[in-house]
Amino acid sequence: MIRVYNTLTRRLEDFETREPGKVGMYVCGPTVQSEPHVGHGRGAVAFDVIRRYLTWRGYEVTYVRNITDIEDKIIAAAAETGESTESLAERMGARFADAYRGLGVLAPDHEPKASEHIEEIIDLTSRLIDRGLAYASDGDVYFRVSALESYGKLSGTRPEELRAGYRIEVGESKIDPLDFALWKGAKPGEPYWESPWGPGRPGWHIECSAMAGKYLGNGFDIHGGGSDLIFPHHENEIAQSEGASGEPLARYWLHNGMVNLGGEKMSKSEGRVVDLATILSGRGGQAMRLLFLRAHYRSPIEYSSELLDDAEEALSRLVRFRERVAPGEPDQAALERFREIMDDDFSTPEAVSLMFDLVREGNRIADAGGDAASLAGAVEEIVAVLGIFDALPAPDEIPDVSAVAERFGVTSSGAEAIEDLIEMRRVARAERRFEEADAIRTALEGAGVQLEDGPDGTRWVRL
RNA sequence: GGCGACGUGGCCGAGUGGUUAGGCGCGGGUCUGCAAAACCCGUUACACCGGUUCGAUUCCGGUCGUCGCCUCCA
Repeated sequence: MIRVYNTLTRRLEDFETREPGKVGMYVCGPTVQSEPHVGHGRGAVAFDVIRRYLTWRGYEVTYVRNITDIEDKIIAAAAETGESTESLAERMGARFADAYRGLGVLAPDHEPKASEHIEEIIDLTSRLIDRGLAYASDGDVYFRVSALESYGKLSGTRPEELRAGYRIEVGESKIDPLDFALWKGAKPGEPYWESPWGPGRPGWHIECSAMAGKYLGNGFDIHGGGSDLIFPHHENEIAQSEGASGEPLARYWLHNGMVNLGGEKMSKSEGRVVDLATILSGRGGQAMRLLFLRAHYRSPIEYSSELLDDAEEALSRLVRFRERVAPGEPDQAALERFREIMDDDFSTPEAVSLMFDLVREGNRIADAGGDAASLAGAVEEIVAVLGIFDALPAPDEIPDVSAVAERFGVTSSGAEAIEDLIEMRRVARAERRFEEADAIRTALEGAGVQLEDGPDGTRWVRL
């Protein structure tokens, strides 16, 4: 039995799906206003692993991740660069797609865009007005928070407490400061769609309610997102969807922890971000993905270049083991253990721990000349569920060894020069001229090439 | 101020009422001509103060500290 932590109840609960064997999953995707950063990657990887695991457990998973491509922030950002909101959203959407691919995040089954669901949004808004849960005012439409008794159930906030100190934006025509916009009337120069309330655009939260409803219906299984979305975004989503349908929106609410930089949340608005593109192009996505997986998805994690170095070293152990031992039929006891671990709220840190236990045991057996194929098989299966090697590998630039080649009179260049130097060293060793052999090796190390002598000859790796 | 999370060994980071997390780093060893890789051993901790208990890092209470949400945010 899978157990998941549900933000709604703040407890671990048995995972029972709406329909046997099927999982409907909606994860809040990004507002495509600026470059994706490490925090976006963390969330995407967290839910990607959950999806992969549920699939591995035999569920038929329908995975929906939206793109919010029309929103105040996008309008503001587009105004700054002088491009249209469509152009900016498309450009940033592509950047997100690249980042997800680099991290090995599988494509969702549906990736709906807010701008392509205006009709559904208008329908939902109309329904809320009909039910007395929303009102039009001056070209805007607001959700009437006071009309929904259950408001606050996800975030554990009480409306009367929220009202104190709440601020109303200039130009808003709310009745209650807690009311939030379902539809915003367009100001001059802003992009708009026609609606029963005049030209305008959707509010921030409504698109998720509309699209989740369209692709997954009521009471689907998992709704995910970053913990910073619990309030107000998810609270408002619940208000909209449940207000309109009278049924629960989702059964389990899962939230990933934030990524910290220097102890504090990585945040665009604070200017404290590390762009994913920089990391992916420079160091690949595999170590980054492993770094995410080493902590539980709900815990906050720290990001730093040093921690990524650390993860790269760990990754290297794994890579070497996979190169060393060919996988066979997976060890069933190991997979059973993996299942127990992941059933417990997707405890990837323990899964990673198990994986390295298997690597060590496999190496031990291989050192002794035994057959570690079943352990390698288990590692392979775990690695696939964790998706580590679906992420981009580190770029394999060939270190520049021209100075070393010149010193030892090798005329070739690039990888060939390294091979020639290795051959030169092999001859020297065979003739027991160890000083010369070691000189070649030391020189190569200085150029970033590590030599490893094995039973099948010498291989090299980047330092 | 309200709500919530958390304080673990040099660093990151799991977990448990009494018995080895794991990774990285560091020290020693095996192997090797010497290295590297791999393996073995060591570095062995749970913020502080009370309480419950035969026994608490693990449960309860308090103190201190850190962080998140309450405004856009994965």
